[in-house]
Amino acid sequence: MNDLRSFGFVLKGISRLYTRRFEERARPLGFTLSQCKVLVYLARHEGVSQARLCELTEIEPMNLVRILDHMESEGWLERRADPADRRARQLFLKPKSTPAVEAIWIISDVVRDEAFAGISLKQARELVSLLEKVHANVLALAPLPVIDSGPRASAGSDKTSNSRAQRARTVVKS
Amino acid sequence: MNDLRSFGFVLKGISRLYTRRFEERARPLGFTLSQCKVLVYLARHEGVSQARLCELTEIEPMNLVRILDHMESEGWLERRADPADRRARQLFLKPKSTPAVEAIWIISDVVRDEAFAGISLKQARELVSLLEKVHANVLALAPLPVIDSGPRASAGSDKTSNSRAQRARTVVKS
DNA sequence: ATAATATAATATCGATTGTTATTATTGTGC
DNA sequence: GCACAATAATAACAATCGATATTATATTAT
Repeated sequence: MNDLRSFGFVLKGISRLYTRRFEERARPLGFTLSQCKVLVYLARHEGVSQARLCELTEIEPMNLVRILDHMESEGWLERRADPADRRARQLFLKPKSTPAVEAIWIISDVVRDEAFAGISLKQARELVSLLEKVHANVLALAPLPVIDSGPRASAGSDKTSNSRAQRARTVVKS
Repeated sequence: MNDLRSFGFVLKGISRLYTRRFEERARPLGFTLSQCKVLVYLARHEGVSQARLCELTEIEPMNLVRILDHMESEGWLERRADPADRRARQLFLKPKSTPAVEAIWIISDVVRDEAFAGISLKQARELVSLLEKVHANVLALAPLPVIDSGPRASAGSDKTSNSRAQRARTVVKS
């Protein structure tokens, strides 16, 4: 109804519906959207570490571990020891994944076509371009320090309690 | 990198980052984005049933129940019996919520300004307008029937096993 | 009026996601 | 070369979300 104010609410709603549709179409493959994302990025960057793949996909490390556990157990990819760093694992797709990645791109196209019905190519490009700008903006935002206002109305001078807040989310370096 | 192909991945990523930022800013209020959405819609439609609020907010019924449980227990709103329908509950905000709703709109504006940095008002309107079109499109999509392909490659003539698939998601009537 | 069906709200369960902590290894300052 | 901080991966736990089932009430068809 209103113009720009409910942008956040709407954005999240679209994302949820879009993801649902994507996963309906990906159901024959048995992948979630996140799994597809991992597969697709991995296809273009084989051999990367999990940490690197986290940066590429913007998936939290713990989240990625679980996705990889699942997909490795089903034989879509494998983790190999990194000879240069014994903490790290190098990620590789198994041959089985090659056609799956193809299929994922096709599904992406189909779902996007459904979602973009009635939108010209020019407008579509404009939309994506603006979203990328928004993406860059929100990505660049430094996390807000957590204000640990206990009960209420103790206007901030609490030097000790915000020590946790300083430990900001790990910043991805270039 | 690529142009339109990764739209779905990017969309979900933006939504997650945007929601995170919103919730960081809403932290002093102690609300999630979903809770804010409920409060805001309720403010404009006091007295509605939960089912109606589900339609308005596009939140699944069970999800809404849980949100309402939580917010009612904290005294933000109340459920009253509907005199005309003993199954239904009418939803009302408590006075305490009035300033909270104001605060939510302010937070919305702040977060949107952060996300829209470097985007002109004209472009912002174009973006929202296109997203609304996408929203309408994905909302209108009928859910795909679930193809219960057991092992593999038994080209469909399985009359019995797809009976569940016919029971499509409840369609919201006008 | 009554049987069958639909609807409103909610419970239950499973999958996913987020948060914080842990372990093993690597890099750094002295 | 050694204490100490940083990093890679993972574990453990809590919160959230989605799908299905359940209960009470209302609506419809006969």
